Amino acid sequence: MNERREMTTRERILASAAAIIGEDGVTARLSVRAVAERAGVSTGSLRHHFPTQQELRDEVLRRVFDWMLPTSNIDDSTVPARDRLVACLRQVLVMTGTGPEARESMVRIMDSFVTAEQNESVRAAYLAVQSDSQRRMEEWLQVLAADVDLPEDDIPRRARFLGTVLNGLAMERALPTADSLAHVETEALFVAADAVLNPALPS
Amino acid sequence: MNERREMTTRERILASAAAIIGEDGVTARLSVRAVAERAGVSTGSLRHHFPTQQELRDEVLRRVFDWMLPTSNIDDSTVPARDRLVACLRQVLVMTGTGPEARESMVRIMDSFVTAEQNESVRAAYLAVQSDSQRRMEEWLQVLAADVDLPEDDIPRRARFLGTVLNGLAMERALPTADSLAHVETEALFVAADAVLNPALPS
DNA sequence: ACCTGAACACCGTTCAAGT
DNA sequence: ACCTGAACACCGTTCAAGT
Repeated sequence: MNERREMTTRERILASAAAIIGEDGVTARLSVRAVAERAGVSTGSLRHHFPTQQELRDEVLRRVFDWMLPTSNIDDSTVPARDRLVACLRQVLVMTGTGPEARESMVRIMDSFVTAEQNESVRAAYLAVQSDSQRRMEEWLQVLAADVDLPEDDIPRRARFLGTVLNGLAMERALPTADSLAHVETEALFVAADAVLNPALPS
Repeated sequence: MNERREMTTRERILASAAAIIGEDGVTARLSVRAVAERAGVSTGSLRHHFPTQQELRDEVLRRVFDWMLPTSNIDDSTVPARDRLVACLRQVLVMTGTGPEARESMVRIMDSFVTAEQNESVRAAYLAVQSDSQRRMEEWLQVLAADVDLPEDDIPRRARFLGTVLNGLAMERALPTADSLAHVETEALFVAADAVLNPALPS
């Protein structure tokens, strides 16, 4: 709505792209001509603001993620445990960014820990990060255990699993994506949260 | 090699498509005209055998995967469903290898899909691989649904989640590791399998 | 600097026409 | 049934030209 007045051309283009996604759903094609026509600008002008179509997609995606940013409070027992956990996990993912930023994050991780010579110091560096995030997730589960009645001694295993899921999602943020990444990611986080918060999960 | 003689048109088309992938790598574009020209047939003839380009890509990919992955016995109902699923997931992981081999796999994926210029063809190539493995996992869950009573319409979501977990595990194979990666990995696979095979998993 | 719109080189699909 | 090739409706990108 009101994509034409009192906005810069750039914003009008972004608003139109977002509107198309909003209407046609996540499978929207987001073609140059469709976006340009809707924004009331020429294809050339669109290209001037977004040199490639990918850059337009990245920016739209970045805003969508920013828009659904969480204010996570693990202690707030007025919201369901799974929602609190998902919010916390999402905040971890915020650090990896989206689009080009996510790819840079991943390349940096690769350079530091995979391509680099596998000596004791890089190993130690990675394990420090790893065990820190592991500890943090265990703390979250500990807090939630009050509401959900988790078996205490299974918390490390469940936290470890969450770490694996987050690694998978970070990787998928760097890889090429169907435009439905935000949706897919949210679903994965909820499936993981439900799995991990299920008291009856077999061991 | 010998794509022109003693083969049906259909096989010649598939061979040409496979040859293009073999030469240009998985990011090859596989356009109608390129495949048709190489196979020595018209675009119309190609369409006659493969009504859509997607069907051609799917068939080529299916053969490639079948060739490099023996199917484990998902049908063997004498073993528990979760064990069968874990066995299948493990077979996917076999492809990424371990140790230096796993690091090379990951670097190759990064080069092809993350570091590479993000254009339509690398995106399409990744999505083709992605959707093929997605389809494969949906098939597994479909088979297991007979024993575990899964809600049919939730299978895609669950399969997608398994994909994310496998991505996370593949990444962890490349990263430095604490001690028994095998142990941690097995636990993650079972948690994922139990989550996904739980009929009561909230949606 | 910002914008236009034609032009270019692609793409997948359709279809009347041949054998 | 199998095959041809032109035609159609797209796509993303480039660029000389305007303001």
